[in-house]
Order: sequence, then C-alpha cells, then structure tokens
Amino acid sequence: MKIKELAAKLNISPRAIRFYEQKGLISPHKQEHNLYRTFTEKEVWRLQTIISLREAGMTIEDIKAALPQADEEDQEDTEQLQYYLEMQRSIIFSQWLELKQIIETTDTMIDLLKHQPTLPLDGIFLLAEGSKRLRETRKNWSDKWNFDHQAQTHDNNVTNNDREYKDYEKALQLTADWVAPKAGERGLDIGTGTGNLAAKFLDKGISMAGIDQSKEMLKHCGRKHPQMELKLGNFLAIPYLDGQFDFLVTSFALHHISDEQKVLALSEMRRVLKPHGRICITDLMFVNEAHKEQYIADLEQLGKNDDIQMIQNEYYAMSSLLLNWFEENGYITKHRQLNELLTIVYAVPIR
DNA sequence: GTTCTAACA
DNA sequence: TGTTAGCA
Repeated sequence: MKIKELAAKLNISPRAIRFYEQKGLISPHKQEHNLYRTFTEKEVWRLQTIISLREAGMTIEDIKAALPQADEEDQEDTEQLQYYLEMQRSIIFSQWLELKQIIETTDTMIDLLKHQPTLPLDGIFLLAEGSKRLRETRKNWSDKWNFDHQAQTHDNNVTNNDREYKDYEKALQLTADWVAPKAGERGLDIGTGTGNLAAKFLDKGISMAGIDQSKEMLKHCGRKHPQMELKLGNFLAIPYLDGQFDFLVTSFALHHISDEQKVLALSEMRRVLKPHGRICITDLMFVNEAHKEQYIADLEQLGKNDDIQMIQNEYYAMSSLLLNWFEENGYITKHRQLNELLTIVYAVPIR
C-alpha cells in the first residue's frame, strides 16, 4: 500500500505519515527504484495506534517512548491491543484528573467572586498557580513513564541500597504475613516492578495480578513470574473493572505520587477491590510533618545532602494521615514501623 | 498523476 | 503539520 492510499484509509495527510517517520515512530520499507514508501498491514495497525494516542493527548515523544520499537514488535496482536488500550486508558484518566482539578479551581474562583466583587489578586494567582502545577504534574508524569531503563538493574539496586531499601526482604515478608491470603483469593500488586512482593504470594499458590508503569519492568517481571497476570497501569488508573480483588498490596511505590494524587489513588484502590477487600501499603513514610522535619534536620547535621535530595524528590506519605483516612472510611488499621522510614500500613474494612 | 525531499510557514 | 517548489 502506498502513502496516499494509507492516508485516505486513516483519514490523515500523507505529510503527517512522513512526519511520523521523520520522528522515528515508524520506518516503512522503501522501494529500491523510486524510494516510494510501502506499508504493510502491521504498519497500518501501528499508525492507527499512534493516531489514537495522539488523540488521547500523548505527545510524539511520549508515544515514541511508550510504543515498542519496530524491530522488537513481535508479540501477539491481542497482547499488543490490550497494551495499547491500557495505555490509552491511563492517559485519558490522567486528563480527566486534570480537568477535574481545573473545574475545582474554577469553582473556587466563582465562589470567591460571589463574596468579593473585586477580582481578588490572590485568587487570580491561585488560578495561575493551579494550572501551572497541572502542567508540571503532567510533565513529571511523562518523565516517570521512562522508568524503563531501571528494569534490568532494579533487583541489584534493591539488595545493595541499604538506605532506601533497608529491611526490604523483611518488609515484603511481613506484608505477605499480614495479608494472610487464603486459597482461592486473588490479589493485586500495584507498582509491582520485578514482582518481588507478588512472589511472596505466588509462592503460597495465590493468584496474583500486577501493574506497573514501565513495560520493561513488566517484561522482566513476566520472565521471573510467568504465572502472574501483568498489565500496564498505575495508582491513578488501575486497569481493572470494579470489585476484582480480595486484597491489594503495594510496596515502595506510593511515594511516587503526590499527596493530592494519593487521595485519588486510595479511592481507585477501593474501586477495584471486592467489598471486603483489604489493603496493605508498604513504603517509606514519615509519621507526620514533625517527624519529617526532624528527620531532615538530622540529615543536615550529618551533612547527608544526597539523602535530603532524595526525600525532597519524592512524596513520602505521612502514616498518620494514611491511617486517619482509612479509619474515617470504615477500616480497621494496623501498622508497624520497621525502621526510621519504612512502614507497613494494613487496613481491613469493618464488617 | 503520484511520490520524494527540502524549506518555509 | 500544512504548503509549496522542483524532480523523477
């Protein structure tokens, strides 16, 4: 198939197709004599996906990073389709979140205007600040899409890094012990990475699903644990229908999302859980703000600037807030602090 | 008539 | 991405 025919089929301009090629999204074969591009069915499919993702608001760069490179595109079609759809869902979901936040900001403005007929300066500031933050959030999001390169070295990283991953093994084991899965139950591990936490459950013969932002991580995980059901996704867009799991675990992942997002993540977690589904969150967290300040102050004393950097680059949760949220939402909680930061929070709904 | 590259909008 | 030019 030549370019014009393809363009008509996809309802885009030939120029757009060449443009995608120029950006490295596709690499169609070219005829020897005239250098005309020829497209196969597979490339039509790929292009269709690119167009969809564009419509879903993804930038060319993001698509390039997320789409498998042409030379390694050998997987099953259904698997590919599922992957694409999940990716789209998470993008649309994040856009929905942004819109929702913009609406909230606007509402705030409207409300402000009701009482203060003069356009309050700080109100405008608030609006501008809000949309700026949204853009930053989006940028961070796409940055974090590229967790991929860490996939191979992750396990090494975990066992050797006694700072961030201190008591790693112990924490995972305890998480599994607390959840105490029963035969026949089904669990979900969010931010599963290479599946180290999920493995604790798989070993007991428990059926596990896992989601992660990085497809490389998932590949690696799939090799390690072929029994696991793996999908691309994240806290804010769990690619499952409502009420699918008996329990949900997550380790060393919650700190990747901001505090506002955590609230949304919690409701998203509840959505995919069965009515009495339990949640276990294992991650680095502070008890409260005071703890955080004290901790940072201590690090300053010791001149450990790298550690301070690390903390400020992530969003460590406050365990007290987390526990509060659970209790206010009808859960009985239990928690343990394994070391200065590493904490396990377990929540079971009240029957 | 179609496609290509390049350059500019 | 659209448009246009100059080719094959």
